Amino acid sequence: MPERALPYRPHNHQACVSQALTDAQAICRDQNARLTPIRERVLELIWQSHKPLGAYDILAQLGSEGHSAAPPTVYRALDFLLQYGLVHRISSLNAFVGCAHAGEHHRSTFLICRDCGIVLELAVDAVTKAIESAAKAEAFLPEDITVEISGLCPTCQGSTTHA
Amino acid sequence: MPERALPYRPHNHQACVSQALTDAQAICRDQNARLTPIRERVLELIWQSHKPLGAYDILAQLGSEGHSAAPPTVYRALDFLLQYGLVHRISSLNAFVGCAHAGEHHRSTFLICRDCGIVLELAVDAVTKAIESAAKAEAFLPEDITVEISGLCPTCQGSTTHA
DNA sequence: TCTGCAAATGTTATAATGTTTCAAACTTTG
DNA sequence: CAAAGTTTGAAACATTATAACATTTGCAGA
Repeated sequence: MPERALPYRPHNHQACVSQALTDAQAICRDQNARLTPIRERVLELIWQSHKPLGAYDILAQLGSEGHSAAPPTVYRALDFLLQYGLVHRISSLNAFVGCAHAGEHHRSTFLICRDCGIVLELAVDAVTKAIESAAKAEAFLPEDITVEISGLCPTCQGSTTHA
Repeated sequence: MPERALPYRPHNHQACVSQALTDAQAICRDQNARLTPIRERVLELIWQSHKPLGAYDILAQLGSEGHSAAPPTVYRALDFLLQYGLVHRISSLNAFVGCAHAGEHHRSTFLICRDCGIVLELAVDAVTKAIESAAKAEAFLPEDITVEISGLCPTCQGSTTHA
């Protein structure tokens, strides 16, 4: 399965999940990082859908399956997953999505549908280049780059009242 | 004063502030929007420096000058200022900076120094174009675009321990 | 001028998000 | 096994943001 399905279209989402988990296991093995049960479960919850999940949503789901966790448990798992590039934080939503390019070095651009909530992660070279060149022109040394585009996905255009 | 000074370099910052206030007054007059005392004061506080200010920082400053305000007061003023493009919200910091291009139609790129905290706002056409073209390629209709680059400004490079 | 509406502000309470701290359990390594 | 480091548990707390409703202010029209 080399091609990744577009999240907007119906697709066998279970394949996304198992791919993500398999990738995560391989990445952690390679880097001697411990993908513990909690961390793996949090990753799986995040991959439930292509909609970003808040830390407290994760917390609630863990709670509802008997595992009573406190906020630090979730935030620690998230920190781990962020550190190894397995999830991304969407600042404009205070929420987290699975990384669609785990293991690949990339800079992400997120297309966030304000109607259905689905997020598409892109790695667009032209965007990265333009940003890095703008930073360079100001003698600024970039470290983290956040590019988040909120709008309407193809599916939701036309099916929504455009405020 | 057509050229705007770079925030990193020492500059007559009072000029930034008065320019911003004058611009804001003109913009509000043109649009029949009421730049009330609270709103103007919040704008002025935000323009105190080129470092983003949190809502509760603003609240504290209002409090320390005798005007006892509650959170909604500040958030409402911020909503107004955002609506008329007089300030920007920096999602990755949950904070607000004055808009350096008020009144001009623009898409902003923010260079945020993680050391000194100063933010430089740019309007880079190449970045906007690249992003819009990426969105178009996915048939995505962009509305809000967030581009925030965290790193080291020219002044802070070299003067910091690079973790 | 008065009156009534809409916009703006005040006030209290609460929701949502994120962190600090310290203790206990587990894992790895010598 | 023992020591050291990492991970998790648990309680409290800090920060950021909103809801709901009362009050005041500014302004247009009678």
